[in-house]
Amino acid sequence: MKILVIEDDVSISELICMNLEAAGYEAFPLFDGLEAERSLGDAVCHDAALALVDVMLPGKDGFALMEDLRRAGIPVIYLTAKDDVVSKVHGLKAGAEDYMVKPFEILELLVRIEKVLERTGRGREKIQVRDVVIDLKEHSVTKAGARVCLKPLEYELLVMLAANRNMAFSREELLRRIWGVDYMGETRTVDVHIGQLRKKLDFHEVIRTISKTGYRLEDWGE
Amino acid sequence: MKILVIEDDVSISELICMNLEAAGYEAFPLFDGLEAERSLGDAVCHDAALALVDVMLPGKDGFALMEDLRRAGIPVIYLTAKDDVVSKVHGLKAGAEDYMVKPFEILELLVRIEKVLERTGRGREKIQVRDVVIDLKEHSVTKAGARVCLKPLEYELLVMLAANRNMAFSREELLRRIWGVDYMGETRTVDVHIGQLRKKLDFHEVIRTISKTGYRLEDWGE
DNA sequence: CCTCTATCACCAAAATCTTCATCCCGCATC
DNA sequence: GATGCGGGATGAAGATTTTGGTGATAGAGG
Repeated sequence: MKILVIEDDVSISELICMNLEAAGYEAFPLFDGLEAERSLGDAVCHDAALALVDVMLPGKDGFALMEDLRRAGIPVIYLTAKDDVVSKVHGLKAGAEDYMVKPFEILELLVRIEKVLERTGRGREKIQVRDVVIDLKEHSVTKAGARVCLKPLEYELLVMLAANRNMAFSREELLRRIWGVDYMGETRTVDVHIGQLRKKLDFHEVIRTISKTGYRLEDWGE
Repeated sequence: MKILVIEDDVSISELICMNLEAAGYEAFPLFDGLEAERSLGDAVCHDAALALVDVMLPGKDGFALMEDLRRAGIPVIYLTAKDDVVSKVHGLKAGAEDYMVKPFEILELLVRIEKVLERTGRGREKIQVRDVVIDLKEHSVTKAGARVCLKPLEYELLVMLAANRNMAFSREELLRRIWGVDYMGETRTVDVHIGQLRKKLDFHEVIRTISKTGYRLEDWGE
């Protein structure tokens, strides 16, 4: 899964690329508009799944690049320091999929990337953990080939944990990211759904509880 | 990991820089707004991970600098003597990541810095001491590649000591920072958990006892 | 109105924490 | 060199907190 990072600021570019790679993508940095324009013809760039584009670019600015990217069929997320509505509207009107204002949270960027990839049908279609396969397109889960019936929240929870395997989540974090930022309820609710997941998928060992903290889906001993 | 310190009061600036460096960051002091504005163009400043900015600055005030810092993609923590709500709201609205009122405790500043770096994806996600690796995202600890199972308090304690290596902590300090400010209990309790850490990680030599005082995690001879 | 889902309350079970008693070490004194 | 002392280390038991499982209830959606 290739992602173009069209950003002239080397340190920001590196920061993004590093994080993209950590998240399992292949990052492809380009540092100015003209270079990007030329590279889009190459096979290496042409099959990119997404482009992160700085609006302020030397050579050819981000908005001008839109045309080329559209022709290549690559969806765009703009990165910019301008948070004024004018740029935002301009960008989205021009066909960008999303818009992020610097300095941004990397996790938020990753989430938005996932969303865009999903929306444009380029997302990872399947996530596998042990003998469990999550098909994001079909919205279905199978264990050892057999269909497992998960309720909506259970499914969300599983995807969240499986997409960030080995990463620890606090109950609050899970509530915030699955239930919504302003959810006001017991954190113990998470326990119940974790319990369901463990039972349905036989993940008693796979989803590890971190006492006083939260949960983590482990995938070492595969 | 570079941190800009934009603060006109030389003694405060030095105090902060000294502590940042002791904590393993590279501190970069700047003493007025215009100097900061100019320097942001330089490569040295441009790849900073964070900026600590005094609101009251000669040349160009902290709020005005926000725009430049944002363009550079550098997150900001404001330092200020004003604790009035107006400034605080103004600052956070302008996009600051956090806000500290002088006089502040250095340790608190360090904690907040860690948080911001973490949040914006610039944080070190791993801390290494000898053959022990602490992965903050995974909330896991490995020694020579093998997983070590730590209880919550042990983990907290280890992170605290490892993040501030070579720094001595009194038992009271540790109780306050890990157990909570209002903890009422024996200071000897700390001993027990230190003991567990030493045993589990074979840190008998690494975590040194400072008689009549407390403990320190040493890591000189690496 | 019925069905399915999410949430919460409750208790048992597990894990974790604190305290205490004891042991050990280094040091100063005799 | 023996003895007493201040501090620190260690092990274990009891206290406390946290988690897991289940069923009742509320609420959404058809």
